[in-house]
Amino acid sequence: MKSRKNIVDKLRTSGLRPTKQRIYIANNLFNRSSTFHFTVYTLDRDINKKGKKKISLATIYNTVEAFKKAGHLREILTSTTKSYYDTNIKSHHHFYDEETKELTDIDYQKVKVNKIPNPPKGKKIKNLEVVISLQKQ
Amino acid sequence: MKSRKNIVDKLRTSGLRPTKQRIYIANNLFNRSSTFHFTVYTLDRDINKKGKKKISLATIYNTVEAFKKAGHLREILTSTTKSYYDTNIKSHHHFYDEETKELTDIDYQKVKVNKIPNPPKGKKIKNLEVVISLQKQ
DNA sequence: CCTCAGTTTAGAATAATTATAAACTACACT
DNA sequence: AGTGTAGTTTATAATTATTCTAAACTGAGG
Repeated sequence: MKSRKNIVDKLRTSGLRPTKQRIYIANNLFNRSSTFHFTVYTLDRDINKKGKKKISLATIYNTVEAFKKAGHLREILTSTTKSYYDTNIKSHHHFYDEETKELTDIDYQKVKVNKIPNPPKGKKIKNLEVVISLQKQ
Repeated sequence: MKSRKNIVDKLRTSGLRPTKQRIYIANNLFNRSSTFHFTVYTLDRDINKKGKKKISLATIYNTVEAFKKAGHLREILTSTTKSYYDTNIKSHHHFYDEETKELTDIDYQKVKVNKIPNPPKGKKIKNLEVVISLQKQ
């Protein structure tokens, strides 16, 4: 369980002013026992559920984008039309269930890529991600 | 160069009625010397360029979806909000240039994945795709 | 406690896709 | 060849996800 101070420091050291909204969202995202996946839709639903203080949708978009830029979130590759994010920023891989559209983390050690090509001139590799698509047996 | 008959057969054997529009689009997509990537936007631009017969956007969406279901196209994983398709349906991998948002094929032999996890119960692996994201050096 | 750049907000705008329902057409059956 | 019909196309509306705008608000330094 991270203290409020931890969260505020995390924001500050990323050059993000620790506003009420950012602290609340960061708390929701990063104060969990395990990493998880979300979309802006699910995050909004979660944060603005009945009886809770309202954070505008635009702010949720802004904040997710800011956290992504700061490296606290990673955007996941999918073939859907909406953006999925992952609070697990360590290099890892995913199962994508085409039936349920669910993403599950795959342990990094359970996949081994032992040969990769050189990047094109002037470019460097930022990330390598393996996505294993699943279908009903 | 595939003949019109080839294209018509390809459609028929996939259970797709060979309409004028489908033949025209199939010709545009599959009658090429190399496989390529496209979005509905680029395909529409290409097909409906000035002086050409018009095929409605809805039909382009329908047709791409039908070709995808029939296994003639593959949807590519990205972190963008629009769908990218690939006429190369053999298992292969991609570079994704985050700067230019360009996708490039990676030769299948240039990537070796030599350890993959078992799929969850009741599911089987449909596809494995490696995406290598690039950034400026 | 004032100032102001950075942030939030509601709502409008845009972009990508899907739905609707009327018109059209390929093709099976005569 | 002519006809009925299910499958297809089309323009347009609707929906969904995201980005933009510009006015109001606020955290942090002086």
